[in-house]
Amino acid sequence: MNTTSFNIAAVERETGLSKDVLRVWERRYGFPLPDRDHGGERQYSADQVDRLRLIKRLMDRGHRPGKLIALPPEALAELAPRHTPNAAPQTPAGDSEELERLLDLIRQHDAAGFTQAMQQRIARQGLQRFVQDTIAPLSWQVGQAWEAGRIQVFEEHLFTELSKRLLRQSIAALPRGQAKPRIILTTVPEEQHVLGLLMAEALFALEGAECIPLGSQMPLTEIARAAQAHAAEIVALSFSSAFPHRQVTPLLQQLRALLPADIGLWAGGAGVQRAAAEPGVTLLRSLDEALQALHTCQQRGDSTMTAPV
Amino acid sequence: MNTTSFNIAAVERETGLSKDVLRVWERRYGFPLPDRDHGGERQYSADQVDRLRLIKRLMDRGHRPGKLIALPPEALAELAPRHTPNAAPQTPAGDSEELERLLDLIRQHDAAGFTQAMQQRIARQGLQRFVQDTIAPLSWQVGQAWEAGRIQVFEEHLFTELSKRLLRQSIAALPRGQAKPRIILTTVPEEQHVLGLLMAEALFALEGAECIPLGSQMPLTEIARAAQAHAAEIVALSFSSAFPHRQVTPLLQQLRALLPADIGLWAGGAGVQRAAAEPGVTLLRSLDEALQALHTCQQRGDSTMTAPV
DNA sequence: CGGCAAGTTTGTCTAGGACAAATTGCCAAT
DNA sequence: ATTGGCAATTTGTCCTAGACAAACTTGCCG
Repeated sequence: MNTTSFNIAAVERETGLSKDVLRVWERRYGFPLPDRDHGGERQYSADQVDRLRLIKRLMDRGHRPGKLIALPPEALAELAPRHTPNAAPQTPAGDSEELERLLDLIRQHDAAGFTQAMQQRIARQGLQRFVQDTIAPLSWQVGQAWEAGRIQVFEEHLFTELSKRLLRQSIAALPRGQAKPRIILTTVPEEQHVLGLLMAEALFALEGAECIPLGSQMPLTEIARAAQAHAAEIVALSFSSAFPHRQVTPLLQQLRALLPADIGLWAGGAGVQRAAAEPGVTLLRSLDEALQALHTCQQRGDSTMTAPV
Repeated sequence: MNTTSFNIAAVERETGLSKDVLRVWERRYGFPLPDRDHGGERQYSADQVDRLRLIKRLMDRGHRPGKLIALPPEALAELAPRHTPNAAPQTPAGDSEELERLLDLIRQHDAAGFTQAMQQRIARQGLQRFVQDTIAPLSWQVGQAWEAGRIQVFEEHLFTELSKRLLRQSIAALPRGQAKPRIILTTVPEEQHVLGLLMAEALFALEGAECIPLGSQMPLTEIARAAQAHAAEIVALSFSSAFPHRQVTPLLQQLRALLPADIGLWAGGAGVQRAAAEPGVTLLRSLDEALQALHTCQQRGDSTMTAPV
């Protein structure tokens, strides 16, 4: 087919594994062992990149690199449906077959059909149930399929992009919330996944909260500035499962230190499932918890609540 | 105010300057010279981070780090309105005052007012002129203001997010294009700016092309797979001015090598202004050129055209 | 079976050296 | 006075190899 090779920066781009990690793995585990070009620089093969991508997928799922690398290549594919730590698979009524049909549309690359089918579901279910019973389980299934290698990366991108458009459209159609609290929604740098944030925004907006969407990848200092400039009561962040979980806690601590004490800090998404509770930070481990936190906040008229465990 | 300090990873996040660059600058220029913590690790002050952010801004504008670092801090602020290499400032009719009023709404953090005023302009101008005469010059002005430090980063994020929503809404309202060509729109990893891509998508969709939006940050190998799976005739990429321009050419060459020869590769955005022409890659240095390329492609029924200079 | 201590795994940081690509400066020729 | 080409400088990225702390496992004891 194609015998292009990748330099270390390209591999970092393709797999999400940092250059430091690639070099230290080579030193420790002897894999990957790339060729060297004339100047002594690493040249990775497409095979190595594929295997690294798979390993990264499984690591996001909770596996450890030392074990994975020791495993023979064939065994890797088998590992996919491993323990699902605590993320409840979400059980919508009995229409998991219809969700499967929606996924099939994505697998057939039928963007128009998918969008149309989803729009029908919005009309039928209403926005809240659409978010909780359609988008959430669907994106969970896509994540599963992706980790198992049963779906291509670009198919996942198509699903995400189309779903984001549907959600944004629905949010735009809502009357603009004027009620409290005022919530800033964004993600930290390195975190580009925004679908979870949009789900939260839809739910919050439905409850009348004033949502200020600031896009993704905001430097922490800018988040703090934005919170003060907009006189927000809450800063809501989202972390995906692909986000390096080691960084979540220090990031939240650092942002907490930058924010005035009377501004609440909420963090949700698959990336905080494994995170430990901290003072001043409300962890939202599910959309239900997010709604619950909002209600509590609205009733108290007070944003500096602690996590409801 | 706040005496938080930043480790080298945090500075990379906040400024976009890589760890390697931060270390080599310290060695070469003696700036920044951060404190060290107990373990000997760099701890940057907020002042240093601010100065680095400013330097990065000016570098994206074409200045060179060696000169900038030598300059006294006060002189830096003066440099902003430097030569504007070749990006024509775009001269919409005489309504630059009204554009200024729109920007003021952003500066006052009035999201609702901004969205409403923009929606009026869409209704008044129609989508094509809205893209070319409103969004394009506005985002150019925002970029200018950002580089000059006359606008906060979070204000720029708000503008971008609201504009993206408006564009996506307008695109969704268009009849779905069934005509040729079929165009995949995306960005490479590290490039998260998507507004330019949406502008192009709006224009292409208006001409009846079938646009397949795949979101941002697609690994190159996935772009190639997507192009084949969707039987696309064109792959359109966008590069912002913040994208490291050294990487643009090798990236385009690598993707060109991964793509079948009969699939056209178009690259646009401020990031390609300084790029050199290459065989097999069509550089779109303006929205007009993009439209022109589309027309040529539609007339020929052939996508493998070379750049019209 | 729970909890704590010791051991292992893992990512990120450090230092300074090297090199190639991009840019600039200089000089000659049109 | 501008253009072309060559040399010098600037600049980002890659290299090796060592170190350490946080996170995770394991094993032991109650």
